[in-house]
Amino acid sequence: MKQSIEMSDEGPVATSPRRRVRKAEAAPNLGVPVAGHGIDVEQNIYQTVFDSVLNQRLAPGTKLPEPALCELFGVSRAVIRKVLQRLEHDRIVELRPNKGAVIAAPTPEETRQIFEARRALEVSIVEIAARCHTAQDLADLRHLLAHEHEVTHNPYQPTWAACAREFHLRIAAVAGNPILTSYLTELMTRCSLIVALYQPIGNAACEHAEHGRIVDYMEKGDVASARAEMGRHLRALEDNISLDRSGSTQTLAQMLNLG
Amino acid sequence: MKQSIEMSDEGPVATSPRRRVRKAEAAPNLGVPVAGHGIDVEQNIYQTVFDSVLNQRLAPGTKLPEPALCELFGVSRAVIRKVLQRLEHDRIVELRPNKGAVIAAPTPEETRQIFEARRALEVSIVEIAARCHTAQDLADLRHLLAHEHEVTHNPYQPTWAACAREFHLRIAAVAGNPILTSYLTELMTRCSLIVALYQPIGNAACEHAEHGRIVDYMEKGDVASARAEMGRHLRALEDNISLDRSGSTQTLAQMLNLG
DNA sequence: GAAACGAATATCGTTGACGATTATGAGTTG
DNA sequence: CAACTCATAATCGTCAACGATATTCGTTTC
Repeated sequence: MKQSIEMSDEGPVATSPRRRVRKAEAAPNLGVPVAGHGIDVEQNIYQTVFDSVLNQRLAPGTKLPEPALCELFGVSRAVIRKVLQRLEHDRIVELRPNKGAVIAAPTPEETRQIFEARRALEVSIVEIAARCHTAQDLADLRHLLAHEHEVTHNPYQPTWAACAREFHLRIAAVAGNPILTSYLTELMTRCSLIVALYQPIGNAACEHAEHGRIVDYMEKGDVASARAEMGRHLRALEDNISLDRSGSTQTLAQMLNLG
Repeated sequence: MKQSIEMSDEGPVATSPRRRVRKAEAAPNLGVPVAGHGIDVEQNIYQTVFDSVLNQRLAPGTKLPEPALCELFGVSRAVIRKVLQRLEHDRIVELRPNKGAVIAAPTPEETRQIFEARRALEVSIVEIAARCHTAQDLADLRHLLAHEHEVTHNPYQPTWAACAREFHLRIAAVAGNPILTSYLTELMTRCSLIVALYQPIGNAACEHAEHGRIVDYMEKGDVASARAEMGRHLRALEDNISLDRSGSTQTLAQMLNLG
């Protein structure tokens, strides 16, 4: 997670527009194994699964068989296994030895830990950001807030979820520490997993007003209040999570938004 | 990094005692490829490299050719590549496409970010620990402090480095959040890399007195002072890093403490 | 004598196949 | 009819080999 994540609600990123995936015929490769461009393909697959989880097309617990992914993306198992390993390290999937990969399903205890870790991290991030922000940073944040206000009450949940996510990531960008940003990105993705698990209708909203207050405190240079407001904000978010479950009968290809 | 790291200054963990690694004859495997026990082997290799980096037998910039590791550990390249990928994600090695793997060498800017991230994290960790510690936790920390006092001024740097490391990890354990602990573990390893880079003689000591004060504040329940002391402590540690370089002419096998 | 060119070597990326392990379903029996 | 057993299928872990790429070293030329 070196660079910021681009949100796209329309499935795979930068796939050839006329691509038609069919069994055992996907990505013919012309017989020549082109080496060296593997990173793009790998990043593509990773991003597709990542976005699908973020947009809740891939529910926690969904199995991800390697042969199925091979045919869907037209690559060999080695590539798939590499991507799955990255996804496991980012806690997006769980790799059970000899039993295959599934989308991670955080337990209630893990949920508590994830939110606690996120509070610990993001409170420090907003403190750094409150100390070192520029006028341009504040303008950008205000712009995001306006956009956020527009999509409030949008019936399509992933849109404003992406919007809220972008706000938090932007604050991390203001703080200017890519390490902290990568940790936050990982934790926010796991929060999305939790929302997918426990919020079928998807209404664990970031309160818009709280976001606004955070920027206000940052602008006033009130570091302590910015910290406190972020802490309250994240605690309220955690409290909004109720506990129930949902299922789905879509195919893997549909959930990945392919073909 | 699911569980806490055990420090061992004596090289590879749990290798067969009578094992004699020789070229093209290592780990005969009896012709049958035993599958399923791969996780142990994989963890073994990871831990060996990890410890070697921690103990500064593997200097930053050292190349890790896949064929060499295959012969040293008697496994196929697939296993080595999997371990190298994990090490890359933990920022211990850097994987350059088509150019091989090297032990990561943080730049000065990355160094600043690593220390900032560690301060941000560990200040929150000590706050949580100061709120939720038990009497047993304090006793354990005091015990570590005593051991730390014993090995102070020990000429063998890795011993007290491991000791100081254990102290910080124990505080994270008291806080009881494995996610924060894993992040801290990663950052402390990267700090070890930095020490290996910029401190040839290895004297970036954790001040023993500061550790003691942190425990004192925790015991008194003075959360704010514990936070502040940890922040000062880590800032002092960063300030102790000066900038010079060292090299080594050991073989890879020697640095890994094998054969 | 130094720099540029080219061949040889070393190393990496990818693939396909083989054996091992787990899940599934048919068949049998109490 | 339910529960158990066994055979079949699906999936995973590992390996060896092939082509591609980067590095190195010897040779040539100015």
